[in-house]
Amino acid sequence: MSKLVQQATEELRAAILEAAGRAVAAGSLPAEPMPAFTLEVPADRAHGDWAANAALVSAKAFRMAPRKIAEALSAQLSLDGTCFDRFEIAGPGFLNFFYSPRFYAGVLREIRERGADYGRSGYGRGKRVMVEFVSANPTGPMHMGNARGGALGDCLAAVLDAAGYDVWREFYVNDAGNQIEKFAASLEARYLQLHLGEDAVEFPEDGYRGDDIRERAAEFSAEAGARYVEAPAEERRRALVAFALPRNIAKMKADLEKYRITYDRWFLESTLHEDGEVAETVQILKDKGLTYEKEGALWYRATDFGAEKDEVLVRQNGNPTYFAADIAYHRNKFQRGFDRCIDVWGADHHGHVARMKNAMDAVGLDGNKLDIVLMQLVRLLQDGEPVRMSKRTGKAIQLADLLDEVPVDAARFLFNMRESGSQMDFDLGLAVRQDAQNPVYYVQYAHARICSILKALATEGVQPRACTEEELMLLRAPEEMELIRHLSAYTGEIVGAAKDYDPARITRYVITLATLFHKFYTACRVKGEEEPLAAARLELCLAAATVIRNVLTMFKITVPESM
RNA sequence: GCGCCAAUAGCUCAGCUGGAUAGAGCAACUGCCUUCUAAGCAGUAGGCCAGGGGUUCGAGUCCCUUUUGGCGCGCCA
Repeated sequence: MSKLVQQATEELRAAILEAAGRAVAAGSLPAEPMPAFTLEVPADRAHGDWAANAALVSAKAFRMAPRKIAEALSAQLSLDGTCFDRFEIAGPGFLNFFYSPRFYAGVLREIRERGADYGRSGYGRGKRVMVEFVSANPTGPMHMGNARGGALGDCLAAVLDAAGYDVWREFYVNDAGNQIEKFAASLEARYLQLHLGEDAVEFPEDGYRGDDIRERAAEFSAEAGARYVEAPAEERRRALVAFALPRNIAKMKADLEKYRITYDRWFLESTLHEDGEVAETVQILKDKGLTYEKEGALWYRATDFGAEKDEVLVRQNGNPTYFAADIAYHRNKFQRGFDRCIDVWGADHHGHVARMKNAMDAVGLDGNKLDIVLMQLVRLLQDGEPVRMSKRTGKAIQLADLLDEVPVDAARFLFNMRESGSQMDFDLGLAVRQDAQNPVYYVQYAHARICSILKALATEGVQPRACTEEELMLLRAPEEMELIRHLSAYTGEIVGAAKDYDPARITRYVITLATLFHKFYTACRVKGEEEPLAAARLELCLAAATVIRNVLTMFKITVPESM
């Protein structure tokens, strides 16, 4: 919460507890401790700015009707020196509190003073948090699911940063293991087909059939010619992978940068194998007696931790599984000193969540410090028809295609409107539209309108100035007060979004902010009003612009001054 | 079969740790620009919160159950 809102709620809580104490002393309430009560923002404006359910939750302990308790409290309640100027008893026994005009003025002053920092807080106490997201397989291009995961992960990281965490963004590159073998075999087949003819070489059953594989093979061929046709398969595959993998990774970096996502680190899975961390991790589990051999493979006793079945760590062929490498990777993360690690995964990996957390406990770390944000996969629609996304069919719409068609502002905003757990349809036809349908324009338009007011006033020689508290207290219109109240909630919204790992909340917050500004704009004029009121309204406009700008900047969306 | 996630207006979705009369945007209909950008605002209409039980002062929210969707249950990642 903003300092002011936090102060306000603390004052309220203290005032209610003091009143309870006095009521006990006066004999109007029994000498029982008051149960924990909550302060909440009522849905209905008429119910005040904050409501306390103290009387309701105390009914049982006090053996009194809630309404009676509320009356006993209200007789002793003093709001002197708080941000509130009145309260009332309502409904079944709620205590409803109303902000004083001084509070509204204080909000605007706080925004003016903190500017670009308004909304940021120390909630996270500087704890180090890693957000690992996208982490797409480097065997092919990124798809629509990565577009959602990218917006979600990047904006989640931004929200955590604003909430006072020390945030690290990481991309885990699966440049080892089975899928790289498949990648190699697919490239090899395409390469040989180029030189020996399509029919002469059979394509692997489970190979990657995307056009990108053909392109990479052709690029390789252009550089290396037919030199590898006769080479040993092992050598040929190694050369193909060494050629194609870095290019794929570079392409992913470029696409993500276009999407305005950059990482603190691209972590290569292969390094875990090369420096022995995977082997070391397997050894730890062995030493703890959590493994056994069966049918030539090494198994991990996941059932000891409540899992349905055990898992293979090392295959019959001696290669560690993805699971073994992933345990090593997460162990590596925690050893780098992160207080908390957040993984953004597609919901199809949900079966892996409990396994992974338990495995952390198994290797002697705290699985509770690992949080997985599951994201429902995006269903892509084209003219109402589902489009199958698959690397194997090669017919998927890729992230790069999306970014060619849809403005980055719109993509980042749209993919961040729904909470991660909800399924999402993305209609390509709709996404490509750049009109009023798109909420990002609605928000940007609010900002552009404010800039327009500033320009119009500047031509008359009027500049914004810092208003006094008395001047700001002239803002008494409902539209003005609604807007200010919403501005005051921004810091708390960020903390809430950080707690819930739900950056979409902030997207919705800023849409509401734009709505409230547009309402204010329609109801109240700035230009042409008497000096003190015009100045106060101008300060309100600046405050709204500041918060819109802070949100959009945080989410890496452009903030136009005119549209 | 077992498990995870979901089900709220015609459509897409909000509804924060249980709170007061369930909200918004599209779509439909009606109004509002000689005055700071109409990419806007105001209004009308639209609901058995999937069904049924339970918990309590109070349930869209928590528990059980049924139904319907999405996904998972590989020596794939």
